[in-house]
Parts: sequence; C-alpha cells; structure tokens
Amino acid sequence: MQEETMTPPELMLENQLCFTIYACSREFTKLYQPHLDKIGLTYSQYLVMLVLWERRQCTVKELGEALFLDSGTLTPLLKRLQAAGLILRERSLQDERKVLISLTAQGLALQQDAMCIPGKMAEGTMLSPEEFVGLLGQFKDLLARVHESNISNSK
Amino acid sequence: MQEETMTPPELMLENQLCFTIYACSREFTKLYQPHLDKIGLTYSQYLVMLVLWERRQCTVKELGEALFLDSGTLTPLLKRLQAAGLILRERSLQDERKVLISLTAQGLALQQDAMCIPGKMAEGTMLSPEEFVGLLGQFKDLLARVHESNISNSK
DNA sequence: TTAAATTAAGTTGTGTACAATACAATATGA
DNA sequence: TCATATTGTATTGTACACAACTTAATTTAA
Repeated sequence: MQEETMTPPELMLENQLCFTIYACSREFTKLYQPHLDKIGLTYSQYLVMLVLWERRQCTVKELGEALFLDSGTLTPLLKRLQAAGLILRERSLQDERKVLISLTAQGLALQQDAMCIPGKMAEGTMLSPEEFVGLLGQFKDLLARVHESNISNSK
Repeated sequence: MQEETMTPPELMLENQLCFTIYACSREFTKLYQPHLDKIGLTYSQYLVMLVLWERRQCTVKELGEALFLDSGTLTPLLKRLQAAGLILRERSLQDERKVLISLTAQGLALQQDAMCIPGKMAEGTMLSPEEFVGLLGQFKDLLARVHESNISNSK
C-alpha cells in the first residue's frame, strides 16, 4: 500500500530553527513597540540609539558593523533620526568618504527616557536573570557561527 | 570626582537578547538566500511553501496563524506566488470571507527541489543534532513566552 | 429577524532590509 | 605619478512587516 507523498521532518515548519528565531525576533519587536512609541523610536532606530549612547560618535560603517546592517538600510534611517533632531550627520574632514554620526543634546537626553525599557522587557519575557544570561550566551554563539558561515560564503 | 554619564549595562547593545535574536534571524536569511535563489523563492515565500507542502490547502488566516503574519504581509506575497504559478487563490464557497490557498502541480513539485536545503543549512550552522534540538526547544519556549505576553498586552 | 458586532481579506502608508549599482575620495603599486 | 583598485556612502528597486483602515460576509443577540 503506497502512502501519499509525505513531508519529511526536515521540511516541517515546526522543526525549523530559522523560523522559530525569525518569529521570535518579530514578537520581541512587538513587545518593544508600545514602549518605543512613547519615546518616538522604531525598533531599528532604538538599536542605532543604543550604539550612539555608548559611543557618542561613530561612522555609518561602524554602525553597520555593530548592527549587521548596510548603508542601504542605515542611510534613510539616519536621515529620519536627523529629521527628528536626535542626531547629526556630517562628513569627516580627515576622510571625506566617511559620515560621522553624533548625538544632539536631545538625542543624548532621550537615553533617560529609555532607561525603563529593559525592565519592562524583562517582565514581558518572564526570564530569570540566570536564564537570560544563559540564553544570551547561546544565541550569541549561534549568531557568531552563522555570521562566520556567511563571511566565508561571500569569499 | 564626578564620572561622565555612563550607559548602564541594561542599555548596552551587547547585553540585548532581542538584538542578538534579530541579528541572528537576518544572518540565517542570508544563509538561505543562495539556495532559495536557485528555486526562485524569497525566505518568506519559502516559509509559506513549507506550510502548504504540509497541509496542501489552507486559508490566509491559517497561514497567518502558523507564521505569525497578518494579511497585510501575506496578501501581496501570495499574489506573487500565484503569479509565479506555484499556488492558487480562490474564495471559499462555504464562507466567502475566506480565501483558500492551494498548491499547483508546479508548487507541489518544487518540494523536491527544496529537499536539499535543510542539509545545506545544517552544514552552515555547524550544529550537532543534539545542539540543534536543544536550541530549537529553547527558542520555541522563548517564542511562546513573548507571544503570550503580546497576546495579553493586546487585551 | 434584523441591527450590531465580529470576522476574513484587502488596501494604504511608513519603515525597514538588502542586492545591485553609482560615485567620489583615498590608497596602492608599477 | 598616475592608472588601478579599494573604500565609504548614497541611490534605486524589490520584497517584506505591520498599523490603521475599508469592505464584504457571517454571527450574535435583543
């Protein structure tokens, strides 16, 4: 008795690591959304601000390396942050290919309003500090592996 | 001696679980890209096809529930799959609000060409089967938690 | 049994992502 | 030194994501 063709387990949605991560990422964004709305940032813009709050100033390239994003994504995003009065964009005088991104006083001040967000997210995920640290370490390791694969594929 | 304002650890990029997952998701998509190019699918389209290869037929709403996507994302994506000749879209006769999505012969046949992809991805991530299963379980658990939070936030 | 509520898709507008390309500035080497 | 290659950013075009809204079909509840 011949069965109808069945999907092998490797092609089933519930066994896809990539899909679980992809869905997880989008659900996390939704968890941030209401809090980010209050300070007028999108999730991607928030990530850019995190980098700038740490470094005060960096180039578009450095932002891209930190966030795994290219100029095609960052340029319009940064223009919107500039239009919102949060950052400055100016050509480097030393190397005119580079564009230096820095915080305005308003952009710096916004960090205070963002302080409460990580706590709200911890509530949302209901992870203990130990679980959080464990997961972060494992996911960073996975990110490093996949990124490494992509690097070597592109050579 | 007053230090200059420093970023607290909770706001540092390297401590963000959400960012690690977000970056991981995009790096995974890049890992799939060259293989999906060969069969003419985008990553999101591949996920839709995974569901259809399993179920043969379902509504837009069911697809959305499986993939955590809404009709605003799915409708244009499905129209592109239809234009590519891989699926059919037809109103349900029982309930004309519903649109039934089903595979064409060509769409069904494409599963054969996709069979090799999971193996290629396993190479790319260099995860042992045990590591894979462990990570999948942890991500699924996290996804369930965050999704649950989002459900209760929207009430 | 209808008026009100709910449901399922589609539409519109904004904001990413990213490949491919363009271009100007800088670095390199014969 | 000057032609070539590389680098850093911007631009263009395609494809998501998703909120907000619209429309039509179906439920429901008074």
